[in-house]
Amino acid sequence: MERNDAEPAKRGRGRPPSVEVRRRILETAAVVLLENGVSEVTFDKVARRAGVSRMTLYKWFRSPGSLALAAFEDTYAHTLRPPSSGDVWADLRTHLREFVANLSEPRTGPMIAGLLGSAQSDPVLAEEISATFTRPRREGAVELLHAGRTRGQLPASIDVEVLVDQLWGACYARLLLPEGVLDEAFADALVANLRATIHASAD
Amino acid sequence: MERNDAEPAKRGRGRPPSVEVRRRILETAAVVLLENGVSEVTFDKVARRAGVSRMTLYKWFRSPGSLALAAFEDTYAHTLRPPSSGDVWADLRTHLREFVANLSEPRTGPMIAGLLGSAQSDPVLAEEISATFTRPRREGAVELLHAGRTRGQLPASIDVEVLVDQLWGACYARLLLPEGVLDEAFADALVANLRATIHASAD
Amino acid sequence: MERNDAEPAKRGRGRPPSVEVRRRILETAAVVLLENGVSEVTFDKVARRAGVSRMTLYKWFRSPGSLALAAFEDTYAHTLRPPSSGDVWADLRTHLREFVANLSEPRTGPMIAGLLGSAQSDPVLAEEISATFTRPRREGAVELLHAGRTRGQLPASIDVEVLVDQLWGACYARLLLPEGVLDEAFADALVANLRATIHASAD
Amino acid sequence: MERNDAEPAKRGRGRPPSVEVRRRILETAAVVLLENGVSEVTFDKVARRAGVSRMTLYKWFRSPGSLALAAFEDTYAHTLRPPSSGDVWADLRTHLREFVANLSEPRTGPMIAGLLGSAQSDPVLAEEISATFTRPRREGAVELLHAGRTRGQLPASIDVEVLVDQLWGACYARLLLPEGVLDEAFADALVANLRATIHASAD
DNA sequence: CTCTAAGCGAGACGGTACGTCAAGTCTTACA
DNA sequence: TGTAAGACTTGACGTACCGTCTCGCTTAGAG
Repeated sequence: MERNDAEPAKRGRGRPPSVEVRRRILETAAVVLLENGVSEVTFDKVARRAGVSRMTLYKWFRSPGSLALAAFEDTYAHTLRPPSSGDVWADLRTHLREFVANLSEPRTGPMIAGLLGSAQSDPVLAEEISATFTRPRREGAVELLHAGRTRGQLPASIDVEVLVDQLWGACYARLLLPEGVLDEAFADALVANLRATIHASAD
Repeated sequence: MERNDAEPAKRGRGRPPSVEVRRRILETAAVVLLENGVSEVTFDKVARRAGVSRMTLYKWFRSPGSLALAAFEDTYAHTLRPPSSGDVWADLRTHLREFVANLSEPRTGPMIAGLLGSAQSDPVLAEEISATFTRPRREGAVELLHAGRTRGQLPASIDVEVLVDQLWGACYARLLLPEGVLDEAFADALVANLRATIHASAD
Repeated sequence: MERNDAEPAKRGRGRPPSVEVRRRILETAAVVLLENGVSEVTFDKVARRAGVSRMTLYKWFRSPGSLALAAFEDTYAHTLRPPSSGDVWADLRTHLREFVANLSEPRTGPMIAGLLGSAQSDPVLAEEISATFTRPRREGAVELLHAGRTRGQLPASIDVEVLVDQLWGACYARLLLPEGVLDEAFADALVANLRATIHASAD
Repeated sequence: MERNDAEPAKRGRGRPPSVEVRRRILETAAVVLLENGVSEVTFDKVARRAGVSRMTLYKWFRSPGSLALAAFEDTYAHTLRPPSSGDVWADLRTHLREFVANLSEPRTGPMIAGLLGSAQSDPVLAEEISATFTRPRREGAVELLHAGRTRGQLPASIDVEVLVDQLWGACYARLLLPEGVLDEAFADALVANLRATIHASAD
């Protein structure tokens, strides 16, 4: 998100960036994000409310969306990566429940939806979100499913990459599309549906 | 999308809206939409390029997003609702392919993504999109799957509403999330995955 | 003010103008004039509040200012032309007091000021105001002073036309310029000043 | 007129206002003022013709009227405060002639009339005009007449404040009311009338 | 008793201006 | 050199009027 990721402060010359300033910026942005949503996280507003110069924001953040993302990460993102038990069904349930809990939480849900919405017209933001959120998530999911397949709990012929979209992607769809509710029951139903098909002909 | 949906023109009173003007508006908006994406479909720009008063736009369209949606519908939306054969697998394949074709078409894909993106910060737009797009689609899908289940091709215990998100929703996810490709192969893979699980235990 | 002053209704053809409509227009305009001042008497507002088509207003009134003037005349203008006693000093005092009372009345004063203000950028309105207000007033004043001069109460060498501006005009100045109060005391002071000079050298 | 009158620029912080921009604004406004009158001095028009952002105008000027006033001051206002000789009659004549010359000049006359007209519906503008124009004028006039009275040229009982309106105010009346001509002859006539009354009974 | 011109309500449309908000860029001074 | 403060541009939004232009209904006197 931030711009200076690579620059290592270039030999202590000049006035050093103020941590205090950065903190105030992110805190303010987080508040605005919470109160009014992504679309209200503007450089203008945050600068004014944080008592900070707009120039400073331009220096550290590429765009308002990027700022919002940084604030979100800084304040609301908590990825409590649940442990894997060895049983795909149990793991799936746990992971999806935790995932859905995040997406459907009244505070963070709309934020994530908003961020993904903004990303539709800002490829860079999309990439930033992908790097910090969706990609890691997907990798974890792939790993989980892969293990399940290896262990024989999932059919060998299954396409794991696609299955990820059929589980986690389905949740994103419920989050981003107007109709349909996203709750833990949905997470359970996803798993149930998968099991239902697998055990169907077994009966 | 348009504002006057409900009013039945109240018995010929007043000067009738100019079809010519309306046409120019939608055409221009469609062009802008194609060239620059949803976020560039602004009242200002469309009015200027269509040689139409901005006021007229405000009269007929609630917001730029709404205008973009109307233009999209008017010009790019073609729902060729494929026929149902009686075989779920064939039907699923056909429907999903047609669906994916729409979403992944280089012209319409980004438009839909952009519209859904805007809808994240405009509930009314979300509802409009739902009414004209996603809801009908979902209803068709539900129907299709329901038939399949009734016919016994899908396990009786399956949750159809959820399965829709696991198939069509997965496509939306691929469309809206940064990583992952959306093509007809993906559509096929979705169906294949489903079949794989169902036939898995049969072996 | 009204447009059709000259046209003699062209041989009774067609539907006659509705008195009811005209009444509603003028009443509404008068209310707006009272509540918000001349600058708020707009065709739009009056038409809406009177439940009348804007077209009708355009038909009968040349401009919003003109409408305001008509409403003012219709509702607030009362010229109680005081009688002449034969003594200039008494008459002057009476006339000026009555005049000032009109101009300084909290309701009508600002209206007149506003109308004269609008007239600065609308010559036609200026002429309309002149015809119905200022010119008659001036003529009465000239007559009064003329009589006084003939009777020998005012020096023969005095320029009556100019003196009118020094008395009535002074009141207009107080009305239209930011500084200076306009009240009956001012009217008296005007007369007193005039007498003071005349009797000065007599001492 | 300008907004920042009071703020003492707060010790060199921030980018200083561009003199060039300010010059272009006032020049353009002055031209529009000359060509089309006060009512055409609009933020839109001036911004466009000056090649300046409308925002900048909003920053420095409270209202179009205020801008017009500033332009007027900047370009057309020349107060050549004539010297006082010691003789009221001579001074009065000189001052009033100079005053009338200003008001009746084909360029500035209508401007002043227009400004005073706008002020009728804009109290703040009224105050601004008062501060820069009418009040100073009035003070000079009062002083002049006061001196005359002290010197015995005017009757001791005269109300100087009122007399100002009978002389200068009369000129304003001629300027602002439709009927009546305003020229130097009028100025002379004002003085003549005053002298006529004073010397009337002396004969 | 119809014809017809005008009055009228309703509303579309173009145009101009206002006032606001935000994104960006640039410039100056200070720590 | 980072930061604060602010000027300026650009462009969009939304509102308010103005003035003009259809429509179609209504009304009353002329034929």
